Amino acid sequence: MLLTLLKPKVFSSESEYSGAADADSESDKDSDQGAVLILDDDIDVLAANARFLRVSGYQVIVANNARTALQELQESLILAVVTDLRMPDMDGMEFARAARTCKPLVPIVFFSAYGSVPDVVAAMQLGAVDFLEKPVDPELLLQRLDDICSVQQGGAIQQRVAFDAVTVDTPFRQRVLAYEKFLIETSLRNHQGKIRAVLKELNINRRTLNEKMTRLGINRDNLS
Amino acid sequence: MLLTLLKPKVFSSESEYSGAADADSESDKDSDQGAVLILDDDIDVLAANARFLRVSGYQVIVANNARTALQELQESLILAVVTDLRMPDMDGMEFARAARTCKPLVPIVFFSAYGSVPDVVAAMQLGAVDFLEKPVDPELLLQRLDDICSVQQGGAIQQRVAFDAVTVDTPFRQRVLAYEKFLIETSLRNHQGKIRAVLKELNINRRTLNEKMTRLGINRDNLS
DNA sequence: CAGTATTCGGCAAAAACTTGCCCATTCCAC
DNA sequence: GTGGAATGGGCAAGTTTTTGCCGAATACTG
Repeated sequence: MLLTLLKPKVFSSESEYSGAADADSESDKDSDQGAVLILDDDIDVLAANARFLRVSGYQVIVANNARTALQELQESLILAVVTDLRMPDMDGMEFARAARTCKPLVPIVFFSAYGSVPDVVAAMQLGAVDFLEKPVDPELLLQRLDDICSVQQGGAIQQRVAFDAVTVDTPFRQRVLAYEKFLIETSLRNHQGKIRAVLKELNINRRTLNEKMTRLGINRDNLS
Repeated sequence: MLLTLLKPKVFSSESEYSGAADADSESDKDSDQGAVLILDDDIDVLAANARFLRVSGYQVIVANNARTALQELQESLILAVVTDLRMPDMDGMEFARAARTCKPLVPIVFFSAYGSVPDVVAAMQLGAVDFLEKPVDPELLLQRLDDICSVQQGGAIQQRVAFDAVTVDTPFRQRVLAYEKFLIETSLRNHQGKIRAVLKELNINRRTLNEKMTRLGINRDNLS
């Protein structure tokens, strides 16, 4: 099984946890595995990049303005977002902020012709995974996307996760619960509050999810 | 193993700290509250920045090479690290990588005169919290440090946590366990493998910690 | 080297969590 | 409306985890 092979050893011991039952595996980049969303106000660049990535095997969704992009982000399964920084109306940074609220974990790659250090810092602090200089070298972009996607498949190490967590003086248990809450809420958001989908994604018993949501005070409606 | 004399007492619990009526009272940022570690190969700049931060109320530890800095990081309670990027021998990036292995969460601020976009990206991907351009505006540095420290004390804010985690197709349970493992290992590292300190920091029952370590395959010795 | 502090782990009771069964609601498409 | 899918939650049995008690092993100190 592909995924099983790629999955990193989280547990060094041979306890029962490592022997989890993972089910399906599908092909790599394409099919219903999700698409890459490219956002650029320059339609020519947009088209060129999209074409290149498609040829390279990615399913690509394009948008030439932030609003459309946000909509796609909500509606489609997006593996990663590639966006220009400078854009009229809503720029890349604003877009990323908005994107974060509905998909806190989606990898965002910025590119810009005039990226200054503060720009890059700001973008990265917002959770960007990468920042490329324009004109974008298609090969480089492809490589970075491959990296991102392989990480998601589980090749992965050191993933950065942002969630409400207390830093100091918080008991272990509480931190773990905060993480659980974060995981569930994230999954809920990613699936528009569909319990069914969360169940599948997290591979968790329905009854258990229910209990946890009650205990953790998660309401599938009031999710930004 | 190392100079135990220099080791400051680490209070994992704020309440207990303030509860003790010891006369050793000093202002907020200094005393046992931890120090800021500045690393720069240019001794003049180093001294100037250190002086400024000290005047501003920080306890400052300086180092003009990575090796010394790493040692300080192990021995002293460091709230944040400020480091130059370009340095002979071991540069800021290498230093940060090394620092991450023993203190995965310590905030690192880079500064550099020639920071290019890829440099900044690399630094941020390594978990830097900020990247300033040289010459460093002392006021700006101070402000950023204040931000960092206030976040740490402030409790529940979007903290970025890096840990081994898989993104897709990993069951809920396994993710949570991975997080638990991460928490424990981090705490262990932060306290040089002292179970006692971990117990206190995580506010967890000794027996429970023991069980978890066994179950999760955590060995308090082989922690890089 | 004696004495104390620290850590480990067996055991078993207690507590907490998980999950299947079953039924009530709610939502949705016809 | 009607039927089926989706969701919520009570109950209780089944599991897992937590934790106190205790004694052993190891580390550290004077």
